[in-house]
Amino acid sequence: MPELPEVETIRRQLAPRLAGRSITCVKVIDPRWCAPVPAQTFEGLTRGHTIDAVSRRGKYFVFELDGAGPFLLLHLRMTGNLLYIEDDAPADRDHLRATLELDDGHRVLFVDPRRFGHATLLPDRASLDRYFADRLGPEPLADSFTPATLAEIVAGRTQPVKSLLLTQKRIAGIGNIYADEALFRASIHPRQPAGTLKSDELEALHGGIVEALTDGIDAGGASIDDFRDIDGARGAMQDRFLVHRRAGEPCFACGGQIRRIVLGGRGTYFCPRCQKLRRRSRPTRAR
DNA sequence: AGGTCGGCCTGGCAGC
DNA sequence: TGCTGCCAGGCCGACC
Repeated sequence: MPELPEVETIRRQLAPRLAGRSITCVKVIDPRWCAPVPAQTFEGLTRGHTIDAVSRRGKYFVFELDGAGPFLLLHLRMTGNLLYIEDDAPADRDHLRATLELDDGHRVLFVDPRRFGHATLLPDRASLDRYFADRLGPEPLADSFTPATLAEIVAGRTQPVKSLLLTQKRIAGIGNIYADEALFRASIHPRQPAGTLKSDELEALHGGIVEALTDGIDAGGASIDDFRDIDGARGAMQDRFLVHRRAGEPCFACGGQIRRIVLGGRGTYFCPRCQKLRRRSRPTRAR
C-alpha cells in the first residue's frame, strides 16, 4: 500500500523529469478516476498546463501547474501506481486508468487494479489549502513536527493509538505498515489509548514515526503487493519490516513471537513482550 | 464531536 | 481442476 514513503519515492523520481514540462493531453480511461467530474471535462481542464513542481502532502501527489494553479492532486489509495514511459513504449496495459502525455513525448500512466485511486483538480492555492486543512494533520517529517506536536494530537483521545496514527486528519501520511513499524520502535502497544501516553512514550513514538518513515524512503518504499517505482522496480522496505506481516516469526529485539490481531478492522502486527498494554487502574466490571 | 463501521473494488488464495 | 467466497485496506460517509 502506498504510504508516505512510497509516495515520496515516486515523487523524487518524477519531480525532475516533469518539472518544466507541459501536459499536452490527458486521457481518462476509467471515469471513476476523476469522478464526480466527467472524464471529458477533466481532460479539458488539465490539458495545456505547465508542471512547475511535483510536491507531496501526506499520501497525495500535488502537481503544481502554471505557478498559481490549478493543482492536480493524485492519490494512489491501495493499489494505484504511476509509471513513466518513453514516447514509443507500448502504453496499453492492464488496469490503466488514465494517461498524462507530456510535451517531450513521455507519458505518465496511472495504473490501478482495484480502482480506488483518484484524481482531483483544484483551481487555486486557496482551494488547495482548504482541501488539505479539511483532511490532513501535520506532516510527520517536517521540522515543525515534534514530540510536543504529538502530545497536542493525542491529548484527551481515547481511541487506540494505532487507530489515531491511521487517521490522516490527525497526522498525515502514515498507513498500516508504518503505524505498526513506528509503534514497535517505540515499544508501545497498538491498543494503548492515545491519550494515556506519557511524555517519554510520546518522545519514543515521535522517534519511531520519523525513523520508520525515513527508513521507508531510504529503502525506496515497500513492495508487498503492487507497489513499484516509476520504472517498475521494487522497493526494499518489505525486507526490513520489524513486525509488519511477520506473525509467528521471532522478534528481532527479544526473540518472542510476533502476533497478529485485528484492530479497527486492520491487520495489526506487534511483539507482545516488547509492546505491553498499560492498563490504567480502574474498577473492572464483570462481563 | 469523537469514534467506529460499512462500502467501494478486484486479484489472489484457501477450502471444498 | 474449477468454483465459491473471503480477505486485503485508504478514505469517506453514515451512524451512534
